[in-house]
Amino acid sequence: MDKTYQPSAIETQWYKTWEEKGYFKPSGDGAPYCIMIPPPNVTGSLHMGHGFNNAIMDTLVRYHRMKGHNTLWQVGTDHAGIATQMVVERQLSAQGVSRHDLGRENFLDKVWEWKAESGGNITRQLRRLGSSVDWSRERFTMDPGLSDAVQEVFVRLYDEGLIYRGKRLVNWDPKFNTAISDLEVISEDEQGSMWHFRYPLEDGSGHLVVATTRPETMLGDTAVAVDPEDERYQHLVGKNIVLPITGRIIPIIADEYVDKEFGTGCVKITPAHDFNDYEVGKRHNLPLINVFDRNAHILGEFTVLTFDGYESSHGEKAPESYVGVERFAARKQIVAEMESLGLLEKIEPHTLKVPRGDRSGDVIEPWLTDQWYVKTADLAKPAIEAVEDGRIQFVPKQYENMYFSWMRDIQDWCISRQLWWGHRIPAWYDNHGNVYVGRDEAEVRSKYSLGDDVSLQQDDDVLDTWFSSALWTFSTLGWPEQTPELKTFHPTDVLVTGFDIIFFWVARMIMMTMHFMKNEDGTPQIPFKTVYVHGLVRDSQGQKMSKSKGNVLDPIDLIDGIDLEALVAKRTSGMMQPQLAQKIEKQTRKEFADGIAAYGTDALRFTFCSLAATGRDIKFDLGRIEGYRNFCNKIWNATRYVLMNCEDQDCAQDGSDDFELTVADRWIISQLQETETAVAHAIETFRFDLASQALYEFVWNQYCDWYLELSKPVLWDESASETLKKGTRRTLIRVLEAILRMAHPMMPFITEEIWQTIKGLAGKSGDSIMLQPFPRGELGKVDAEAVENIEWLKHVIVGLRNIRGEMKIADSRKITTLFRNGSAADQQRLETNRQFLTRLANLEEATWLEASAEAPLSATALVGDMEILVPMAGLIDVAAETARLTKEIDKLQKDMARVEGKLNNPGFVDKAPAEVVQKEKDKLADMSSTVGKLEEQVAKLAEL
RNA sequence: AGGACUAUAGCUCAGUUGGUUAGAGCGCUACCUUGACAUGGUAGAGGUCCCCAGUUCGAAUCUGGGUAGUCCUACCA
Repeated sequence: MDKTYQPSAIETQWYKTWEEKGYFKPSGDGAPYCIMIPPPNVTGSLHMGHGFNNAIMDTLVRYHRMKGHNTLWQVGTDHAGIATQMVVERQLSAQGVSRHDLGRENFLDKVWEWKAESGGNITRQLRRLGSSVDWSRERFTMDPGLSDAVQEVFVRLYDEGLIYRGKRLVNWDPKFNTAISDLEVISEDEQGSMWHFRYPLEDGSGHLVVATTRPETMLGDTAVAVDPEDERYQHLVGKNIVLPITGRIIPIIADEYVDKEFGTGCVKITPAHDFNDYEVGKRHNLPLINVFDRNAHILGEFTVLTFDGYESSHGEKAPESYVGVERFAARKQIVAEMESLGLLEKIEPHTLKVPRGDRSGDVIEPWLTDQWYVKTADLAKPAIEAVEDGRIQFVPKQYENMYFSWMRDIQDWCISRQLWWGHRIPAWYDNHGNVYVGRDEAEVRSKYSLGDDVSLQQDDDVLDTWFSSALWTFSTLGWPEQTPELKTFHPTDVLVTGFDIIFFWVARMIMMTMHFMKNEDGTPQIPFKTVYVHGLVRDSQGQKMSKSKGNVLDPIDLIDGIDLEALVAKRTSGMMQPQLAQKIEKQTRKEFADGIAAYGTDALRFTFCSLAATGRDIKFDLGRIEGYRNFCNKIWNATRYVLMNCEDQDCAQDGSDDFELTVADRWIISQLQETETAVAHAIETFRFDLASQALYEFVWNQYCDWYLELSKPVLWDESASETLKKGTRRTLIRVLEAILRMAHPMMPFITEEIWQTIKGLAGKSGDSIMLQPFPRGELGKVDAEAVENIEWLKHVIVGLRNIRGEMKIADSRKITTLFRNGSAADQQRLETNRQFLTRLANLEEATWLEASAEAPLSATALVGDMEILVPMAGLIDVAAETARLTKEIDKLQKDMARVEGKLNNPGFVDKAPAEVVQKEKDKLADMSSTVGKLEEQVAKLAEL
């Protein structure tokens, strides 16, 4: 083995082997265990959030596979409607071609081509992360099977009255020309203006002043509203306004929606272009006047509708100079015209929330269109109950509140999108606008008894990508077919996801699954039993990672490393806002002056696990991953030591029992049991941070720091018996092998690599560590006596090291040690551990003194009552030793004062449990005796 | 505006049902290339557990109130 750990040399080859041998597939034996991957965008690439998410899922999956479960990690991708169509359209536009030039079919061919070209990216990255997904079952939301499921669900929901088509005000993205759902709209504070306009009264008796942030919508105003309680305006209610520019006569109405304290107390009402105004308009039966086309340019002729069946009438023309004008140009023009008419009262700066499309970044326009909706109220009810009664549990629990608050106030879900890339809506229209829903045109004709003379046309729109994602747990398992996989793996066990898609995905998945999947007794089947919600991965400053901030890290770059120039180039290329490039470059050069080292997948995954405390975001710090890369190196080098001492030697793995265990062997075996128990418990309770910590502590601070050192006096001692040496080799190799299995779910590659090297020595013969059983800690094997012994030994050694450190005695210099005043047990322990002690503390000799014996002037350490004396002859600086002891006495006295205070408090002695009181008493006695001994020693030093 | 979460060492974070002498890693200081490992070893420094009040014999931990930050939901033209 190389002297240092080189992750790049071992990782990819093992993944290939595992995959080729089919180890990722369900074994077919044992209790089923299933995790569904949150499908990433097929044409996208993985970011740190995916890395985090996958580290957790793979840890769970590998753990359960090793526990003998019939384990399936279902993998796949989604088609990401808007995002993907956007990319392809952008590529086309670079060649001066629009999708309309190509036509629907040709355009879709282009998208499929793009998918074929870029789709491998994601799957390649998943492999680099070591994710043990079953590739043979990979699914894509637009596969025929999944598309059938989507169609089936749509038709059934329609037939049950749970899907309907309607004209509504929707969030319209003028850039992509499609409706989007509420969730896809991001509203953030932006600086804008509040324009105050004078609206003249029809009777010429004056005017009202209305305030607006969106002057361009005034062309569609159909009323001015005031608070019914507002004395200033009460007398005007019922009168009319002459709307400037258009000349339209509109009423002044009273409505509680208006807040008389805000602005002027008068609100222009534009029911076709504002969600609140829409509601006001509905209450007062106002007309809806739509002034925009699909690109948010002013129409030549407005569409005028009524709330009564949305009957529309024609004839309302736009003022000529506005026809075809883009909305923000129209805004300027209106403000200018109002000003020239003397109707602009004032302009105030104003901060407002501007709704933008999360993909396009364009300002979203409330726009009146025909769309398809899922009626969610009935679907939400059982989905809420499933979480209320604990059939589905969120980890951490507080996310249940987030879920409830959204579900209990859920809005109908707009599922149609005016895109081409996606599942086309299975609805057909005749020439009279009647709608027919079915699996295909033939079915529609027979279902609705339509003759061949009726011409039918399919709806042009597609479904929201999340509509297909909502079916993910069962569609990927073959539904609507009743497949064996569906029967075996559904409901799935755990869903691992970020909180940001609880509404988008988790909630909708619960609703859809419970509606369509039923248990044998007809009760709804849940999609998963546990939802593990993890935090966001942020940069080292705690900032959200985003392309525009230029602070994104690619998990692959942490694995392979990247030099500074390449990182800068990566972060500043293809930017939406190129003006930020310079700033990003500067910041990147500062933070990553030496680029990023290659840390390897195992270190990355272990880092994610170590930071995965429940319910909090993680700040990703290079220091952490470096530390865990070093941890890998530690394991690597511990292995080299073990091999050096065990290779070609009898390690008692042939079933022989002619070996003997030292107290150190029995101690490390005890510690191993406890660690195995702790790691398994931590994984099962989703505390990956605790699992990684327990492992790290055991491997580094127990096995490497102590046990390997304790093995040396045995293995390197010419006079030690062969049976003891054999027992030590056996322990060395067996504990190492258990460590590897215990670490494997979190660090798959290094553990496999080493395991393959040492499995023979450890008496194992499997093909892969990933198919070996996860270690089961047996607390009954804990040898309390051995543990006490080694703890005693550690204390003695630490005491001696402390003296060496403070007295500046080089480790290489042998010292003589005297022991005094201990118990019989101490004496016994000294004999048991003499060999270990002599070597580890580099002692000349260790002698037991009679209690009454006079000791030479010494430096002292205490372990319990036992004194450890290091004679000073020429070694020790009296002043330094006095200072050292005084410091310790001070510290102890401070603690004693506190404990004494406690014990002198009658309240404590009377009310606290007896065992707690006794503990304090013992503590005080110990400290007091220690202080006594130390003071004695100080006095002795002072005599000189 | 409503709600959730967070606040512990210079930094990143643990701290399980109140019983602590408050821990880890990184960083820092000093020393050390000894035969697994300098991606290392040994020793050390470093904390008003955000603030205030309360409950309790006892609070980092529970309650109330504040402060700061993060996020979600709803938004007033």
